[in-house]
Amino acid sequence: MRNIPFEKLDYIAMVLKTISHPIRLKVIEALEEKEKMNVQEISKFIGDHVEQSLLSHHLIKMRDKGILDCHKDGQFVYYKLQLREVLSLLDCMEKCKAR
Amino acid sequence: MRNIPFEKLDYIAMVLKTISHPIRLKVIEALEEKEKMNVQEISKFIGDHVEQSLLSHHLIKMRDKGILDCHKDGQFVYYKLQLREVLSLLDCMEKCKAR
DNA sequence: TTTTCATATGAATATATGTTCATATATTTA
DNA sequence: TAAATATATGAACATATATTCATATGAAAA
Repeated sequence: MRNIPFEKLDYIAMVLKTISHPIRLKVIEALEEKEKMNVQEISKFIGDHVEQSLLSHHLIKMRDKGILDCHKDGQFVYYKLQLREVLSLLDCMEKCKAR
Repeated sequence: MRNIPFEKLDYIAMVLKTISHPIRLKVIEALEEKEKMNVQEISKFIGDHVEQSLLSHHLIKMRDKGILDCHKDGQFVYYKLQLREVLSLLDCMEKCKAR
């Protein structure tokens, strides 16, 4: 019996909601590969078919929600995973038989 | 290196999105406790402060997305977990230190 | 010191989502 | 057969989200 307190349920729901988008999941995959990546590297990783500003919006949302962290280095902005627990979510779901 | 195919990313995103709501997470908790529960039992479990039709909408959405399954027995409708993998998602997130 | 590059911002829009309400349907009980 | 119970449905609404576009900012290079 878990009985997860409501506050924690809210937090879990927020995290799940924040990452539940294919582009964002791909970003997480990218940052598992390589600890820090700048936006262009991420863009290249996910396949370069994603509009510059769209990727930016996604990254910033994930950063605002504490999933990612970033710092500027010269002209580049490097992102990294902040909430590394999301990787185990991927583990779970990857194994998932359904579909 | 995972390199999860795009189709699977879409599916994972869909599942995460479908459960990323505190009420829905609570429903999942309920159905871990007891394999089959009718709507009233679920309602009681999650605390009875949730509008009848609101809970119904949530249940049906989760059923439509393959997270839950249900069957009618007389006047009651019993729901159960269909995609049991969501429990391991809860495992992951419950341990999560952040917040 | 102008141009180019990397990234962010913000408005506009379309679409999706959560919630409430009133009502429908099916089943059981009186 | 009428009333009560369990659940679903669907419209209406408010809010959130994803996407695109045009533009801004700041750093580097020419």
